Amino acid sequence: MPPEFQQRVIALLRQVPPGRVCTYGGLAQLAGYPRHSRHVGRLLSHLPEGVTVPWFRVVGAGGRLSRPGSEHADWQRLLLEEEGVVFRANGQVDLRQCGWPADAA
DNA sequence: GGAATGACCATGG
DNA sequence: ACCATGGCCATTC
Repeated sequence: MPPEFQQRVIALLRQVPPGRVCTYGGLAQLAGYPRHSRHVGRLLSHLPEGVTVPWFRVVGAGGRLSRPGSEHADWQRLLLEEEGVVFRANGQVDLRQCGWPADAA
């Protein structure tokens, strides 16, 4: 992967306003690397030290949380709710309302 | 070089 | 709606 990829993703992530979330695939696509959703996930899981990014604003397709049950999922949900992200009854994010970019759904 | 892995996604049963 | 399968692409063993 070109180092560009990571920078792009991180840059995009920093541009996501509070109260909004984006998807792995969407993020990858915006970064200019469609079908690299897994790499976004991998990148976030191995975040370099020193870089502070709102990783919790990234969710799976359809607003699903990745790896539910794990610590980071709970933590993520709390953080998002605190920012005003609306969770549906099933525990998924309402992308139509909180998705970013607005048309990502 | 080949097999296994991953904070994924879409489709089919 | 849930589970299983296939596809995806780079990294790691």
